[in-house]
Amino acid sequence: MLRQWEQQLTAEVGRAIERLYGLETSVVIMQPPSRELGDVAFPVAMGLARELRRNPREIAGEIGDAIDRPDFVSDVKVEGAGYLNVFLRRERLAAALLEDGLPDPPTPGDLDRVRKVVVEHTNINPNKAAHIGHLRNAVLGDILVRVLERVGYDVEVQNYIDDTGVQLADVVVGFLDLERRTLDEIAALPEPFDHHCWDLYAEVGRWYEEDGERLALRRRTLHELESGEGERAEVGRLVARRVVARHLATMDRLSIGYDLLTHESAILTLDFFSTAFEQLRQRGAVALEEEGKNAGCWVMPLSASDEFAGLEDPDKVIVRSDGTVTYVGKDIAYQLWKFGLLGRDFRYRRWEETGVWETAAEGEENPHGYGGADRVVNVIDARQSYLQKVVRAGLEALGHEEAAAESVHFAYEMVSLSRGTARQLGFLPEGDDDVALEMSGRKGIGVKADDLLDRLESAARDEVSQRNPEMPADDLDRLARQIAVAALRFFMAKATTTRVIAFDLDEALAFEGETGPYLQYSTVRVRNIRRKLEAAGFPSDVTAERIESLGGEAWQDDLWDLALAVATTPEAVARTAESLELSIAARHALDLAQKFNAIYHRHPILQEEDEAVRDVRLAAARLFETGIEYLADLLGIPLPERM
RNA sequence: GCGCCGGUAGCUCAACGGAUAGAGCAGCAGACUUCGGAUCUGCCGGUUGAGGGUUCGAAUCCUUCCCGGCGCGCCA
Repeated sequence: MLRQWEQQLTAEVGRAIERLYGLETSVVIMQPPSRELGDVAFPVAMGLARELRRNPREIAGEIGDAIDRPDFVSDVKVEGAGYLNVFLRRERLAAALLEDGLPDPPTPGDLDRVRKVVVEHTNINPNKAAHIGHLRNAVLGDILVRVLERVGYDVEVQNYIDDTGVQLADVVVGFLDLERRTLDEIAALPEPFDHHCWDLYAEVGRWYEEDGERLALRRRTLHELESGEGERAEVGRLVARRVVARHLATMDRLSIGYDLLTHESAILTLDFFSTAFEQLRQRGAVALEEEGKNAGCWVMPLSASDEFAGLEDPDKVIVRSDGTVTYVGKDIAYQLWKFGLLGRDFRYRRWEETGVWETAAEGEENPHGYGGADRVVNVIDARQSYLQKVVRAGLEALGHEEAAAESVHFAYEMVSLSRGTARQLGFLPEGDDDVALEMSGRKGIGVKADDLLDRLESAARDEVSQRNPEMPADDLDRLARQIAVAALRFFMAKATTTRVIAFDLDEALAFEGETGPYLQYSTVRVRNIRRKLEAAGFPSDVTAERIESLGGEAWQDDLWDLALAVATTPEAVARTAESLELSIAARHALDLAQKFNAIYHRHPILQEEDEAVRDVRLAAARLFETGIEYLADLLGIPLPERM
């Protein structure tokens, strides 16, 4: 509704300008800073002033007089330096929103061309517990998936498991050579298995440092992992299995799930790489280096592309001189498969314990049409931009220009630990080292995802039980979980993706201000009001007819401001999807909640005796509920009935 | 050296090229007979890193610098 109105007004203004001055102008539409000034603003007169050599306010006035005023407009005014401001019929928009709810967000312009989008996220090495950096990845990835689905794409979520990599090899070495455990003993280790691995991984790092000779064990293990044969490979499979199961459980606490787990081991076993490599070789995109420092390697020259200008070494090694394949090589093959361009497919099986489908060397043929994307979005931290560029260059070299163009790197910045938190957890010695501390799985520095969630839940439980001493334990637990999820998800979502987060425990555990629980609390308030109305025998809802009949005057500026903000929610979601800046949606939700909370104090409903006033206030509250539900669903934030 | 990201209130961060640069936290002062104080109201706090340019209009675009983070492996 609002969108149509805005489009109609924009067209009217454009036509008026053409009639008056014979000029074709692109008409920019925006929102005035406050409702007193209007609901929709056109700053077009300022631009015309120079061309027409006239006062912008005069021009704006002429345009205002010249436009055909649609019936949803209540007034048109010139404000400020020459803004043409339009006031809408408040009761009309409010009634429409009450009647129909919020519309779907406008669909993206490329939806005819791009239907299926594969989103890859989480991608945690299966050798240790997930930490908060991984949580940023998974939460952003999950919200991205929800947003893309909401605007109309067909989205498939993949979680890549590097089960043949160095990191896993190191933990295998830790179990077999450092702790000297047998396969059965490892299998019998109690949960949380991934937490045990967390410490072991750090320990192995130190153990290598004590004696460099021990690195030979890593090489040997890595080799066995890649070949898939021998005791080390078997231990590797067990460890990866158990750790991934734990990661899935951790993510499940946040309602984050996956359509498909893709295993690197399957990529190796099923010759994905050699297939891709053969294509690269035939296109002349890779060449065997005869001399120089890359002698004996197959390299992909990158010097042709401007993107790589200025590199010290404009070539990327794809196959090492010992014949093993680098990460990029495998990733090019995987990316080709995602687009359905490889000419090969995985086999698939369902992992019964978790219910998730995964790739495998043996199993069913593609049961759900996995892969074959029109666009691929890889949620990977910004440090890997260069690698992602190389993957794109690989697709280009194979002549897949469109796939290269549709290969999107969703780059977010890393999470470090704030000074205070690093010191609090004993990672920073006393002193005024005033830099935030980078997390390091290798050194065991970081905050485990589970530990953070536990702390959040326990803090939430304390808070809730204090307020609701009579609440049964089951309800208490469920609520604490919901609050913890909201706190964490909002914390990750509100930050601009291109900013480094200095994670601070106290800040994350705070439930006041710009937080997920704040959103929940404001929603609970509306729901309480409705419950109380019902208990008092009043209707807990208002009809659109009633609101329309009360007229626009009934909507005071602050009530109306909230209603208008709710009405712009679908556009905010569309902007979120288009820009891939997820904080837009999070901040819009916050904006709604802040507006509602302010109104809550100024405009009581239950005690209000004037029925008309009460109904408008109730309508505003209902609209807020509509808007916050719309956004909470996208952010994955549960909205409890009480808290 | 080259590339990417950041520099805005004491701290953490917002602001589609537009109106008086806004929030949260911290600090201070308050909120009736309270739809639940996880809230709200007010105060304090700014040369938007610096200079030049483009524009009717710049935190935002261009440019030259300065500072910080991260990349530029036969690691992933």
